[in-house]
Amino acid sequence: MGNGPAGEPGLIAVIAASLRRERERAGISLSELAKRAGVAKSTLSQIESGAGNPGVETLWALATALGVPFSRLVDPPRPATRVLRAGEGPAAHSEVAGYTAALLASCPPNARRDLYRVTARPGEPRLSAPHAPGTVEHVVLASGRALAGPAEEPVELRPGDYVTYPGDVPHIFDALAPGTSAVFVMEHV
Amino acid sequence: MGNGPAGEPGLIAVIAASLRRERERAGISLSELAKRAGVAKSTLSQIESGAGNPGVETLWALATALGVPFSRLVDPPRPATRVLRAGEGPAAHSEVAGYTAALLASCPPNARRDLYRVTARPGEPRLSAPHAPGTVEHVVLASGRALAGPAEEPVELRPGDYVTYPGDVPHIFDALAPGTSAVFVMEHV
DNA sequence: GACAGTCGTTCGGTTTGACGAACACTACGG
DNA sequence: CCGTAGTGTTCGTCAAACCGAACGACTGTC
Repeated sequence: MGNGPAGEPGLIAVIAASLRRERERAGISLSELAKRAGVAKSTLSQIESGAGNPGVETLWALATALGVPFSRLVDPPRPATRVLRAGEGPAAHSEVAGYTAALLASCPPNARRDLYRVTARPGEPRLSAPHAPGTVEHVVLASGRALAGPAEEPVELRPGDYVTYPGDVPHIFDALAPGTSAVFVMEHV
Repeated sequence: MGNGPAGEPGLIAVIAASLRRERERAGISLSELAKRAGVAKSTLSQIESGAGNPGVETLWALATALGVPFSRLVDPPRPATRVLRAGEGPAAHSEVAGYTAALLASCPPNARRDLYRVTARPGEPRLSAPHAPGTVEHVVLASGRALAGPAEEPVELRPGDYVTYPGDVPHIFDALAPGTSAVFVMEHV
């Protein structure tokens, strides 16, 4: 097991810690959580003490009973402050005829979302092919005017407008005014 | 098991489908994936056929061997198109002396992030108390000028600028010009 | 056509996770 | 002082996850 990067803190230990932390944050007892999740409290006790390799259904039951997503139990995050000026675009700079997409925050290993800043000139509608199923896109128009959304039924946006739509269908972003810019959030959840 | 909403498609079935889909998307055979992940191919075969309740370590090994996050295997999302006009603010409308925060996309059960649109007037710096550990905030300035980031070392933003910082420390958003607006992404990952 | 290679599935055996019951411990009342 | 209700722990049993090996099907090569 463990073909991940060296120096792993141990998957089971992480789950154990996360589980206990989330449970205490929810303010419920071990017995109570066990009852709500429908698992034996002995099982829960062992998991929280870092023993063994629980089954997914067990963990799933615990996660949903706690009201937290699955991933919350398996990976603890550690971010830092980062600034990106309007001109800069460190990675995945996509430029196609007046259309610029700068990747602001790529998927930090286990968070399935990308954050883009997009600027576009009018007259060059950008049609994107469908992404993988389960992808969601969010758009907030910062300035200008644009037509965005599913190619079948796009929506006209004005500054401050917001639209979200499934990313697994063809979708469009068409600037209607000069100086159009938007913020994209693309979730692969 | 299954205290979730009625009409579940079955957790195991979801995992089975996701696993097979991801594997085929990666273009590798069952045997190959089994070897890479260090699990018996018989085990993998059974999991993909929807039998039983695999252990987390097994699934983790498979997920990392596939290069996908854990959550990608357990929850298939199903979104819809939604529009929110600049004036509207359907929920969690926070208004404090010229500071307006409209919740655009709240955490859809299993995605740990909130999407806000924020407008602010100068002279009313907004200081936020630390959130839960593991929280990250992203800010993209849409218009105006603002001072944002950790209270200890805020950053001056101009339109299009982007900054991200940990949300578990005190942080600030101070508009420096009239008509300042920004897009907030707050992750609880 | 026989062989080697790969595919994915199925079959016993060992390991181990999940369960229920009993356990020690603490706190609150009668 | 003892009963009751709560906490989280440990023990013994049973079911099942995981493994290795053997299997049939299918492909290409000499």
